[in-house]
Amino acid sequence: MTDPTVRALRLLSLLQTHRFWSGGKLAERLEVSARTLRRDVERLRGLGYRISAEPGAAGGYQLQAGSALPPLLVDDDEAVAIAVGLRVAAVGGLDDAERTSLSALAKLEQVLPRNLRRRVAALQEHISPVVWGEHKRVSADVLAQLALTCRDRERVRFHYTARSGEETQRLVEPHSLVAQGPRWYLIAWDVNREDWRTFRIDRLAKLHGTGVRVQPRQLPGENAAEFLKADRPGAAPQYEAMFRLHMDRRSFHTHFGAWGRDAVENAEGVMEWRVRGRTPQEVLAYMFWLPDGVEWDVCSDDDAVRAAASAFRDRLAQLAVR
Amino acid sequence: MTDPTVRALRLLSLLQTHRFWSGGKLAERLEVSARTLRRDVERLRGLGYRISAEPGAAGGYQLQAGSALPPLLVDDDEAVAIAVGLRVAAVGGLDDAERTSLSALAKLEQVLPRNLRRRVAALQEHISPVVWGEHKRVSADVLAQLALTCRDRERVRFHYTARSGEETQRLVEPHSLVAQGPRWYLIAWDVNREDWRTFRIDRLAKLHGTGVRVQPRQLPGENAAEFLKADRPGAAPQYEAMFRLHMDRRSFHTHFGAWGRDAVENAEGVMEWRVRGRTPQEVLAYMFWLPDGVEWDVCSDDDAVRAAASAFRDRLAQLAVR
DNA sequence: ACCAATGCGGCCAGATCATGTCCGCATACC
DNA sequence: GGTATGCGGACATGATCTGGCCGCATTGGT
Repeated sequence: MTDPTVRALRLLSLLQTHRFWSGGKLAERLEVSARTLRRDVERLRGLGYRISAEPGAAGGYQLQAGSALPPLLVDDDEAVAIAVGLRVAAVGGLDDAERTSLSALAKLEQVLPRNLRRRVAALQEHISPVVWGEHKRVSADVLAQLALTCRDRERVRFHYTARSGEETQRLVEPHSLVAQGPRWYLIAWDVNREDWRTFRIDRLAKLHGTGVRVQPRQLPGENAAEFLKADRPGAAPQYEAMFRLHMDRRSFHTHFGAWGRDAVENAEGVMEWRVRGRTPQEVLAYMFWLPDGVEWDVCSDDDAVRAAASAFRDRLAQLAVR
Repeated sequence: MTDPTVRALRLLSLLQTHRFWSGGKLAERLEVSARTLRRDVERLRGLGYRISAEPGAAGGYQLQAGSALPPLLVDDDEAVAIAVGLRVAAVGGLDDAERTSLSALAKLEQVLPRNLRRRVAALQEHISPVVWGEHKRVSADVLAQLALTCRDRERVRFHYTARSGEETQRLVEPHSLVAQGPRWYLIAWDVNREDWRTFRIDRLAKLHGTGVRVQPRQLPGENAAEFLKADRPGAAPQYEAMFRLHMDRRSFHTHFGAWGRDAVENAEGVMEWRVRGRTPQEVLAYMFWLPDGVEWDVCSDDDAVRAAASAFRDRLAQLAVR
């Protein structure tokens, strides 16, 4: 432990895993004298990390929240947990979080050792049914891989099945990923066709990078989301329904928190809550999260939602003791 | 940029955000000569990070997946995304992931600047209804805070509402957090009562740390999970139901992936799938994720599940056009 | 075949930094 | 008051870091 650089990292790591350390302990761990340790702490402070210290018998050093984030030193298990969380966020449709989740994921996956990557993939499969739906599932693997190639402007090859069912092989320069409702799209420059194309990611197979990196290209139009909107109008249909709950405003908000902020109290003790979803089923799924013992009903203008509802009702009517 | 330590961190950061860099660019960014840059790269390699390099006109440096994880250098947005993902995983009940999610979260929250913490809290509220249910929601804030105090053996105070409704004030030394079915428990040494106690986290209020750190205590028994099991037998009731789907084995597995691995094909083209959940509602919620256009029915031995089903059916029968 | 761009690493001289030791001081808890 | 802790000045020694130079190897394009 003779290199100051190594020590700086180790020190940060130690301060991240146990909040309090005495100088003596730290010096021992780092195999340096107490004086040198103080100098190391001083250096980290100079770098912007807020390390507080307390004198006295119960004293010690502590890494505090500062204005800048220190490098995160995580162990294997934690890295797996982070990767899984990010993949759920990216695929599960967490609104705005999607894009940044992907960029963080790209960073992590780039350096994730192979065995950890396997664990992530295994865990990923246990995750919530939120990722299901009518549409084909988007593979988080593919998404993570594409995020990397977009970032690095690396050409990729894949097979693509067009809406017509025709299957073609493509060689493209990825530009960006956009989530549109339940679907993910890749916007890329198609090398053979010499034009911009959008690809639905669930239609794409046998993806692999070519290792060839290219100069970034200028996408026509404002940004990727705008481009997609122009290219695929109406790609994100929305379904909605209205729930009417017999509960007072306070208990409603206690139960639903920020989720229910759109609800209005239409009469004393009756909350009206308009919910939206990507599929009729998803809209109706809200009913499973209503509190027990509360009177409610649901209504909708939308034929698709009502058709789904009556289908569910018929099925439930047949529920039998096994 | 004259300090080698700073440069090492910056270099890692640069290599994490763009996969490829030429030596010249890097040297320019770090404001050192190309020779020094090579030495820096050499040093990082000596530290165990695998940095590959390619000579030639299209050459450059690249950080690869190695056996060890480099320190993660994330920007603000990414940190927020990570924190949100981890909180969802911890609260949403991702089985084994819970404990490690919490430990990673503790690391991150410890150093998360205040403004970012606000963003995390705001986003957290938009997250999936999975966290709802019959039980009171567990606050991810409280959970994260407790994870920190457990790790650091910091005494905390809180108000606790016993099952009887009696409210007491407690001063405890947190030992560990355990997820039991839908609930989270804190296992701690109660300072005033001089004994070990378990607390349901959703019954706990006005939590704040005292800043006092104490020596770790030895928990009687194997580990925290064992202790809880002895202290609160039968804390995790399970509900179950059986879905019968008219689909062939292949399309079933295509649709459900690893989730459906327990299903068996009881006759040609009929899959039987036993699902479990923490509440009757959660069990039934599976029906919303069944593929469109497939015949199915559901059955259950459990009175609670069947009561919930018929309640839903009645409600759906009343669905009206608004 | 040639050229340009890139990475690699040896060598050197001078400047800089890091280290351990010793010291006195301040602070907090018992 | 005693003890454990953190703070930082001074100093001498030795290690290191840096920039500049060199020739070499590899790669890709002209």
